[in-house]
Amino acid sequence: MENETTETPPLVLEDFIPYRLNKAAEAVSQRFASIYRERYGLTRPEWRTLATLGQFGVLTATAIGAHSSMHKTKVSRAVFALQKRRWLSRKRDDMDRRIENLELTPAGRKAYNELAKVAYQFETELLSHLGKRGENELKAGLAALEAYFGRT
Amino acid sequence: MENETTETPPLVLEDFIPYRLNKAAEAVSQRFASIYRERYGLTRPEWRTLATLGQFGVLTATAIGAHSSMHKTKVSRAVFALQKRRWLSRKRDDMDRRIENLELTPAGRKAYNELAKVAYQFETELLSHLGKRGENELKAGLAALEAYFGRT
DNA sequence: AATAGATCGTCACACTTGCAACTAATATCG
DNA sequence: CGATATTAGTTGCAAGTGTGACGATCTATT
Repeated sequence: MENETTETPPLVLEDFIPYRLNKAAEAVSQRFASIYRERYGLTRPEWRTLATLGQFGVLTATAIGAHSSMHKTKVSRAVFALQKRRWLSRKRDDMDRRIENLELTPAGRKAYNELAKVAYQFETELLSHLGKRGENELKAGLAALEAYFGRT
Repeated sequence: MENETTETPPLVLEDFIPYRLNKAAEAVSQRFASIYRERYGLTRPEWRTLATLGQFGVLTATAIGAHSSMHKTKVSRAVFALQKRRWLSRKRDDMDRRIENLELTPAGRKAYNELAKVAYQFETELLSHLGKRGENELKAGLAALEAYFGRT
């Protein structure tokens, strides 16, 4: 049985997955961003750069961008800002002198350690409100998306 | 048993929910945005405004912003752009002359109907790659997040 | 060894965004 | 009624962003 008319059904945004995904991500991001913004005056690209370096140790700007999906100019500016703060040191590579090896300074690592702890707390708090069931579903749903994008 | 050192464990970004949520949302958004950008030259705020009006019929700019979590200046500019395209008409409210009642023109509705159809196809295609299981988990996970944010 | 092509990071530029201030209109309260 | 506060929507400005071009360096081809 077909509909009488062939009108396109209106799109219901509250049910539309890309829209829901975005709203949820933005809501989470903003709450978390307000923490490192208020506490350290960090921007989002700066936090991401700090976190990526904190996790991996020594990286090039390109590698940071690749891992965290940031445009290279964004990384470049974040690196500059973190260097100005003396949280990060750059060192030309001897083998390939186009490359800069980036690394957190002790001060940078200290800030990173603090923020990493705060990040864990934030995540734990967030997940605790979803219930064990909701948490598992969210993680599984994200994993499914990641698996798809990973092979695309 | 405690760890020997009390070092904060480094944050593993690939496991960090806010980060994963953001990357997934951005990946989905960019793919979808490239469709309406290439096909109509629409920006993201313009598409959101079009979609919200398409779904609800007549709305004020403030209502659009509230529903789609957009800053009022963003809405204001998107409305202006859509009006310039003759996809949208504004009409001062007689009861409250601060308010503008916004509505899609026939041309705007036509574009909306086309885009709504494309949006459904996009969503269907996306979900088909997650498997029925992944789809359900994703939806349930989002619902859990929405329930939490809804009551916050 | 020389040329062409790719890669790394930066910069100038135009565009987008959010904040604060603004105008116009309505609502609230003494 | 009148003063003040609030709301709707726009705009100026400063900050953030991506694009494209660039110099410097490395790689590949001959």
